[in-house]
Amino acid sequence: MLKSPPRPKARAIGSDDKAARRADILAAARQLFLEDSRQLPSAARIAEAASLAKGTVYLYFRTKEEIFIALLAEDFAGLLAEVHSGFSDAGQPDLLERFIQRYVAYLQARPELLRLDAMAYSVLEQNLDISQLRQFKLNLTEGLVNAGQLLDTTLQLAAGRGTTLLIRTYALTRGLWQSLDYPPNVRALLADPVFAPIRPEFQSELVQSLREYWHGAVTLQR
Amino acid sequence: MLKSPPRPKARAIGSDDKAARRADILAAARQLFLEDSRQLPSAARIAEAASLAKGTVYLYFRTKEEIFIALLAEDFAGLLAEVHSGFSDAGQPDLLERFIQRYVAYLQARPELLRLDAMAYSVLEQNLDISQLRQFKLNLTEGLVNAGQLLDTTLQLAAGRGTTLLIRTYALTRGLWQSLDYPPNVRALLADPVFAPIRPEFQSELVQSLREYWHGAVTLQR
Amino acid sequence: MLKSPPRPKARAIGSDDKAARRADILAAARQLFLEDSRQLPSAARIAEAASLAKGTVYLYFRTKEEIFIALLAEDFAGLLAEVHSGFSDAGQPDLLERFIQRYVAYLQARPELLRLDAMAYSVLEQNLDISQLRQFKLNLTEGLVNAGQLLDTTLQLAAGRGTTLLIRTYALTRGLWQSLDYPPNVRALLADPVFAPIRPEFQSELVQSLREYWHGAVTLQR
Amino acid sequence: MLKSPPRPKARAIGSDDKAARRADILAAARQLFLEDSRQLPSAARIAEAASLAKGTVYLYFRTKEEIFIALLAEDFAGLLAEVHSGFSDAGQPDLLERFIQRYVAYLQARPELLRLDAMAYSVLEQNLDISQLRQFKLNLTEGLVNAGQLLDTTLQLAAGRGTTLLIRTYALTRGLWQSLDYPPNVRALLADPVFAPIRPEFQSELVQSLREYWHGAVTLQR
DNA sequence: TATGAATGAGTTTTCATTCAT
DNA sequence: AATGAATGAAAACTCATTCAT
Repeated sequence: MLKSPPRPKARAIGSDDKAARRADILAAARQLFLEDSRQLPSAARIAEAASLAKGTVYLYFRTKEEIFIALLAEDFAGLLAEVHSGFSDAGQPDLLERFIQRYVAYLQARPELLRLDAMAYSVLEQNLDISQLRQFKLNLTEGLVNAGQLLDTTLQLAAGRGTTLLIRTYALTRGLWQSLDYPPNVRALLADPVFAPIRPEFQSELVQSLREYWHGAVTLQR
Repeated sequence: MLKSPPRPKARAIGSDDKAARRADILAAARQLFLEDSRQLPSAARIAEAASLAKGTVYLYFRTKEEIFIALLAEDFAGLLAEVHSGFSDAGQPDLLERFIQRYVAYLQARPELLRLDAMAYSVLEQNLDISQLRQFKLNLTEGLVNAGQLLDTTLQLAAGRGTTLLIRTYALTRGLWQSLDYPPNVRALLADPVFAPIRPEFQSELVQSLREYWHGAVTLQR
Repeated sequence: MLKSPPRPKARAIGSDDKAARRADILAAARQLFLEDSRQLPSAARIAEAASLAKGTVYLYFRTKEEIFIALLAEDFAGLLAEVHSGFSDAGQPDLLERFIQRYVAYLQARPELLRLDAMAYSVLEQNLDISQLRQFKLNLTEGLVNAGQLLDTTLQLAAGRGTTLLIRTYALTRGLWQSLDYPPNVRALLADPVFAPIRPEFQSELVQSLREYWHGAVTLQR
Repeated sequence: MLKSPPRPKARAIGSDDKAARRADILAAARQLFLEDSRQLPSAARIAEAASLAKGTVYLYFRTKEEIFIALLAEDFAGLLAEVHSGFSDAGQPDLLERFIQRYVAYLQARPELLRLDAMAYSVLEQNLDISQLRQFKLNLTEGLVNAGQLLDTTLQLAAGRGTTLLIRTYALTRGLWQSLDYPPNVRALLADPVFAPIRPEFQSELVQSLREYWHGAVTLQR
């Protein structure tokens, strides 16, 4: 149904304004996704949540997918930053264990990260401009390689090994998440003790898995 | 020009016939998904591929999602059977390594398994009857526990440990797949050497990761 | 979904058997309609309720509409019979008032009659064989004329006047019903005192309206 | 051959334009219904008839039913206005007879009114938002009460009596319509003299019935 | 820049009816 | 006569995106 026209938003002229508006849109999209993470919010809802008209959203993002890939890029960047800072204070004992703890805590605090990632596989690459995809992958690769090199140094790994370990770490994370995260209705269903074996808690499961994996990886390394 | 009226498919009367027709529909759906695994085929296309009328498909499956969950159930059952047979000839040396090889080979031969699984997370649980979902999860749990117990016995693990290891194994698998499987257009994009770090081959990466994980898991076990 | 096959119903061979089976179907349809009178039940549900296969229903009725027109014919016949018996004991005082009371009581006891009739207008004549429609109208006319003649005699009306009065009586009835019968959700809505004017009770409203109408009709008659 | 891309309809920007477009859609729906009044036209056909895209129709109406209830609201408002103006020039002799004549003429000129109303009973309340239904009923009640009060005054009736009489008048009208209005094919069928008793002409039948009813109502009133 | 009206492709599911068995 | 598998037309509605204003 048609709505009565609100007054136009002030125009974003300077590039700061524009960046701010772009950020508004992303924030709105993130918020909406957080509220119902089984479904990517529609462009209309994002616009509404950002108090913008639909058309305006398309001034800042060429497609809906571009919005979510931007969100994902933010998330990955943050995660990699966390990895970075976790390994920066070298010389500490229990470096690995502390890394795991921080990594898991970080994810726990951002429940939408892994959900968005899970949707990304099936949805995001569909309608995305190839050059944007390239840019996304490029950033990702760069961040990964940087963090990997830090690991190489800190943990005295063979060159490139750190990146590999990060990829595998994240793979284990995302896989566990998808295996153990359930929407509320399924969660209710699985309360039955019969399902206990497939219903361990994600966080502790992830911690243990990572310990096992890293232990094996470091051991076999030599 | 008038099309000649298509003649009805022969009727599936006996329960064997019916099972066969059901299998036909599943096969058609699998084939279609294999051809374009970024999108679940529509009910109409499945019917067409199975040379059936649309309505007929709905005689065998109540919803479209039911079709894909059935496919997934088939796949998981097969995978678990593979695990079973891999661990059945106990007393063999290198049991673990041979398990990994067979497991990976099995997956490699069924590229749609992991793709379907990746879509499942976001799509499948949406429009599925709760009791069907329950049945699916029940079968899955049962199969997992059975296989887990075999592992417990064969590898002399603590009770329940086998199931846990299988869940983590599969998590690592699915996570790596989603990190390393790219649609053809992205594949082309990533040919650029810049992307080498995020473009290892899935199969070898999985083998190595599993070796590392299992090594760590078995080591830490004691 | 396909059901497991029950055993075939015993065949109806004699014409008595056949009539009985036909009656079964009608009874099932009536029952179903009674349960939800906003919607004509589907052929499948009628068959199920009559413990017959879908195809069997079509041995007894050529179309779904034929079922409901048969129901309507039954209802009208019953109503006319009531009119008949109401006017048969002539010489009684208050003949008209007693007719009205019986007529209204009869309808009250058969809530599906007027509902079915209301759907009939929009649905029934659509897909009905012309000859069947003719037969239906013929029976209706005959019953109406018969009852009308009884009225003519009993009330000393001009020839044909009784039929006219019956038609108008039924028109008023059906019109009031449609104006005052509400489905439960609307009923709830109309509980608000604002709606009091459009929410009188059907039965008393009908009684009063008929009294007024007949009074006027008899008066103007002279 | 490729169809030339149809150009979008001019945009309705001002609220006048929007009201006009809404009216266009209603007019298209009315026209379509007039052409075949046994069936509510589909949303697609309405859009086509209004030279709009399907989606556009849904910008102006949330559901298909909303369109038809709007039509009905228009019709009722018009009818009530007619009643109003018919009773406004009080002091005239034969006020009642002139009311009846105008009322019947008005209906005669709008054959779709009673047809739409007949469908309304079975279809319209189904998929209609409860608040919209409420609004519709509210308007109806208000109009009815207003006109009823005018009757009370003009004809010196007890308070509220006018509304009651209007409801009954309309009930008689709608009931007679449904008893005497036939689609063309049935009309042909009923040409046979056998059917003469059930085939009086709607208009004259309505006039007579209303005279009788009002005569009785006014008489019994005292 | 911002707006939001217009577009139309796309999909699931129901159900009356037929007819081979 | 009875069955029920097979058919396929039909229809409402959503939503990403465009582009005139």
